Amino acid sequence: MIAATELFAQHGYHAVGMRAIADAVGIRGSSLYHHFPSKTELLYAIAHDYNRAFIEGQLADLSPNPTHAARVRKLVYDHIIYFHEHRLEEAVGLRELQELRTNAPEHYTDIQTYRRSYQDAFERLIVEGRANGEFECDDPHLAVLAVLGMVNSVNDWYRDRGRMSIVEVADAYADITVNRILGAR
Amino acid sequence: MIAATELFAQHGYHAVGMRAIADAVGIRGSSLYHHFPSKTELLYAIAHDYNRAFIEGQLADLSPNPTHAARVRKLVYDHIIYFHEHRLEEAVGLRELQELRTNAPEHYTDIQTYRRSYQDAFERLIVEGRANGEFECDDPHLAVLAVLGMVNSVNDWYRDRGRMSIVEVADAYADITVNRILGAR
DNA sequence: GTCTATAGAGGGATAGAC
DNA sequence: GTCTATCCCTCTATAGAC
Repeated sequence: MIAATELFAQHGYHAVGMRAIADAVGIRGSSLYHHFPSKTELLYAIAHDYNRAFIEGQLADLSPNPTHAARVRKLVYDHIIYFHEHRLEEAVGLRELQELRTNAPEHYTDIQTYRRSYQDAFERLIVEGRANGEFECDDPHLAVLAVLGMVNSVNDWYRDRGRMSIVEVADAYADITVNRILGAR
Repeated sequence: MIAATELFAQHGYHAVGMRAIADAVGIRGSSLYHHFPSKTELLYAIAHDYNRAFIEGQLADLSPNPTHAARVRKLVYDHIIYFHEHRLEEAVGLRELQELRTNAPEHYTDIQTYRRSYQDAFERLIVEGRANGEFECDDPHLAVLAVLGMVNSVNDWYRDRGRMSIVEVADAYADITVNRILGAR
């Protein structure tokens, strides 16, 4: 499954055949069907496991962080670090969702439910922080979408040999989110 | 080429065969090779034309806008509107770049040059605006990446039947960019 | 500019032996 | 759990007639 993730991430789902995946693990193509009933189910296994692990991690107890600003900061920071560490799974789990939508709608909605629960939790945090006066922000729903678009795009441009470390990027984006977009006082 | 754009956008480059494209225009698969030497070149034609048109439009004379804040605002606003109006081309021109990178590196760098020139022009605008005291922003380079990630993601979630019109979204995002992320005074 | 016909490779998936 | 063998289909691309 790790081999398939790498190949899908690099070349795209449709560009990679079952034989190529099998070659990467040193078995024959037909042997793969002992582990996964179809290529679509293999994709689903990758996308599901990844999204589940990420979102359950992110939605774990945030209460150790005293303020809503600290909670949002941690969410954004961890989000960027996790996405970086799991670049390949993320590339597959996000980019190939359209494939599941077409060929396995029930699996698609399953994964969308995870992602939606994350977005909703994030939005509640902003709504509450605004209510208690921590944030100053016109539209929490739009703010969440703006922040998620921003953090999700890091993997598209970040390179390990660049000017900043991923930790510096995560810190800076957490700053922008809390102090700028959410207008923390 | 319009038919191919639609199909690529909907199903992905590799999921669409030359026969499917030909069917959509009412000819035979082989006849397509009279217009394009290969499937890769067809993809390149779509991606190139789209990126060129978008970026040349965006980099056109911004001087009618008196301040740097007004120029950035117009850039973000027009970006979102254009992306929305050309959703399909954008989905192909952005998502299938990896395909060109693998199978036609010279075409890939060609398109990256366009995109890079846009990003650089955007960054210069922020650097100048910061120098003349309009903006207050720690890291212009990171700010551009944050803004582009934010605006590029609108097509992923925006739906015509949603709460806001695309014009309202473009306005709100231009606000967030100029007043929040760039800290316009 | 479109057609028919076809080459040559590779796609996903199954049957049944070991 | 992996193998060989194989089915049937689709893929990109070319040749050459009209």
